[in-house]
Amino acid sequence: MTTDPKLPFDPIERAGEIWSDRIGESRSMKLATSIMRVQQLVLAELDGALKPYGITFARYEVLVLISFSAEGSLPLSKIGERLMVHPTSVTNAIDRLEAQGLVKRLPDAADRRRTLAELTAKGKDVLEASTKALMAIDFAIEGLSDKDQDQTYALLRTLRSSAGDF
Amino acid sequence: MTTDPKLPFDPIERAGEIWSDRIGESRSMKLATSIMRVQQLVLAELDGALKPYGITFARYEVLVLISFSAEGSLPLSKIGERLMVHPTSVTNAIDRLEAQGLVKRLPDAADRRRTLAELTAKGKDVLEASTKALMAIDFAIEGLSDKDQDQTYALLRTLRSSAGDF
DNA sequence: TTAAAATAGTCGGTCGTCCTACTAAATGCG
DNA sequence: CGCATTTAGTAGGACGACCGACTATTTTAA
Repeated sequence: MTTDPKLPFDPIERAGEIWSDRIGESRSMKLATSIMRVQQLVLAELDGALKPYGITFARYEVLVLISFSAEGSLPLSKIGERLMVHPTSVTNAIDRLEAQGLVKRLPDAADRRRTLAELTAKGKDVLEASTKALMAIDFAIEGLSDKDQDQTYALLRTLRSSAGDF
Repeated sequence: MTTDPKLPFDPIERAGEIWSDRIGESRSMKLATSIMRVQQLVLAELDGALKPYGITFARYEVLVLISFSAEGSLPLSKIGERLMVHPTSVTNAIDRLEAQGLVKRLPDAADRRRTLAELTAKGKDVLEASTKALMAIDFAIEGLSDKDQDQTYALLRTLRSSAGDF
């Protein structure tokens, strides 16, 4: 006594499809749910690849950002700004990275409101190793051709742009 | 003494760009970070639109799914399967919806392992009102033409498909 | 038919995100 | 100059997602 046999079609086939024949013009909703699903898949892959190194993608991004800085350290506010996350998310990430011994907090003499984050030697090692791991994975995104990836990127960029994201 | 003036270009312009000139062929990483950023934007919009109704998009999806069911109720496992989330996420969502009086848990006589979730009258009201609210928002995704939305959807679908998501 | 395996749901814990509120410090302006 | 405003960071809490572990039930198979 399942529901499906009773209907000419299953109205709730799967996520990203549930709006189809129900809520009026839901093209944008279908796209929205698809975006969320893809994010879920991609993040799971990235986190999975980083798991052996004890970090998540969110924390990996922080490490990358710090390592790219000219002085070798960045104020937390800059990190939040560049990763476009809330200041408290940065505090959280740095807390964890510091507890892991991958990052060190330093006072900023020039502006005593600021705290700088700097990679430790261990942080640099983990960053290097995890970067290699990330490049080695067979990434779902690579199921798209380079051209399709570029096109998707361009479309998302347009979307972000029209949302005032730049 | 900022870092930027010292360099011919800023290597860490923004999220989605931080890989550009650093980590080898990072086309897929750029796309990955862009996907995650767009998800963040889209979800924030949806949650924002639903906030007046006291629910999140995650919980809204659960309401929709239940309302679409032929019997008016669904086992939690079906909900998780269709939304493609972990069983514990469903338990969590139903806990909250039940605490809000929008959903009711029922035992399933046919299979005593199962718990069915059913909308309350209040749940139906909230669903109706919040659906209207969602349709009324000026959605960032609509910054893309219908054609571009369809194209983006098709590309993401290909990606999901190659990730074995269907 | 009975023991093993699969399925359904929950609990406790981790993690990342956001929000509000608060302190300390720097900046701006009358 | 001194007070108001802005900026930087943190604390505490909400929320959603995941995982591992565990119980209860159903299904499978020996």
